[in-house]
Amino acid sequence: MSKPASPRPRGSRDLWLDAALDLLVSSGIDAVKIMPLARAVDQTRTGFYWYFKDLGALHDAMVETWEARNTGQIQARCEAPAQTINTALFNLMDCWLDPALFDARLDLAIRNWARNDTTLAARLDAADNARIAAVHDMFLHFGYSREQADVRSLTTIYTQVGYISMEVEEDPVARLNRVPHYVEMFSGQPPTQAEIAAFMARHTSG
Amino acid sequence: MSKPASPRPRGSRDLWLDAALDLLVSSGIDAVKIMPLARAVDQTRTGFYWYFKDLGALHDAMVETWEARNTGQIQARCEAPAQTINTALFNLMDCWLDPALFDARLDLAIRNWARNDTTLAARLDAADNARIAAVHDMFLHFGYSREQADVRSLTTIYTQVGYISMEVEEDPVARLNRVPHYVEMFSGQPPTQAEIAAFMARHTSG
DNA sequence: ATCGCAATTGACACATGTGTCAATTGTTTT
DNA sequence: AAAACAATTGACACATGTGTCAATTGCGAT
Repeated sequence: MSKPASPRPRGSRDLWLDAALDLLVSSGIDAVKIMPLARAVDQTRTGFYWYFKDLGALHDAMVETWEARNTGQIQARCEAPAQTINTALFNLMDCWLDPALFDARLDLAIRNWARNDTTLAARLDAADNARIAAVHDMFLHFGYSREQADVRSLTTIYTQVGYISMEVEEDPVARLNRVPHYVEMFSGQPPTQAEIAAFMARHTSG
Repeated sequence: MSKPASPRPRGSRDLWLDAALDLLVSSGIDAVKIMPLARAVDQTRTGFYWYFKDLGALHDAMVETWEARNTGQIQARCEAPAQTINTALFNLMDCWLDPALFDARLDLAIRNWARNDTTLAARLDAADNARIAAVHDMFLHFGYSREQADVRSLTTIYTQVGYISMEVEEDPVARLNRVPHYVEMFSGQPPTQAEIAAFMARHTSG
């Protein structure tokens, strides 16, 4: 009967940072405050200041995590080898379905945060433009006119952002089955059975 | 030299409510607090409590204003008489272009707010479903299969929400000129010159 | 002019949040 | 085991926010 209850395990930078990201995703940036965070990680409030200069430093670290995690995935998917526009679009749709490729909830939280933070808004805007450009280039590569590539890349990205923003909850199977139809809308051409089969195979194993 | 500066004009319920909605749109619900609001309307903080029981009462009034302002417009546009699917879609696109028909910024602010307010989330979800259903019925009415109506109505709404959510700033003329292409994507059929002309005429007068 | 109600006000009590600092506790390294 | 460094702590000073209340002010009807 020497050490009764909780000797309060040591903290760490990541302990605070991970909790902050969780809180950002679940409740928005205004909920990311030091006192509630301290409660969540069971640490003393002032211990925070050993790992971060102040709240601003935590915010910076959060944005860096987001960039490291989400940036580049869409570009990478757009540049994956493909024989046809539909195959290329199916590659891109992978991001939409696989949380490991793209953290949609974090992306939405960052988007909301950026609404009242001009610096972050600029960073997000750059990311959005990069995404649109990547999809745009994809359409150009498969022979679409500039005008067609414009409207098709924008619709593809807007649809994705709208889907995330509405926080749609639908049956995963229904959702998966709808993907070929989305692809047909985006490209204007029906995908072949072989293209559909290859996509479906990626998302039904495991 | 009797009355020097500002005799501070009388307040009113709407004075507070309008300022609150402005603040919601520009800075999110977490910025809607009584003290900053009092500064904005140049009134004493405690005067607020004459018009509203507390902050919650103000929030309720804000949501009611949103519902009164935005609800029904999309449905109304979807039910407007039309001979073809493209004409019907052009009618719907009016909302997208005319701030008097649909307050996109308020809609986005409400959407973000709903992310940490379950009651509001339920109300918004009902509104979203009503919008999707209205567009869905429109496609069915023009002979699309259920499956096609599903994916086309969802894409139409997601695109709109994504556009709003990304707070796109583009040249109004470029934007207007892109609308026929969006319509073509949503319906899968190119609009006729007459259909395009009728739409353009609505948005170039005045 | 004065009575009565509508509207406003400052003082009060309280809650939650930030950030600094000197003192202390834990953990290594020598 | 002692010195050196890493990590944690509570007390302090301050800022911003909520909501109540008893007084007071302003204004319109009689």
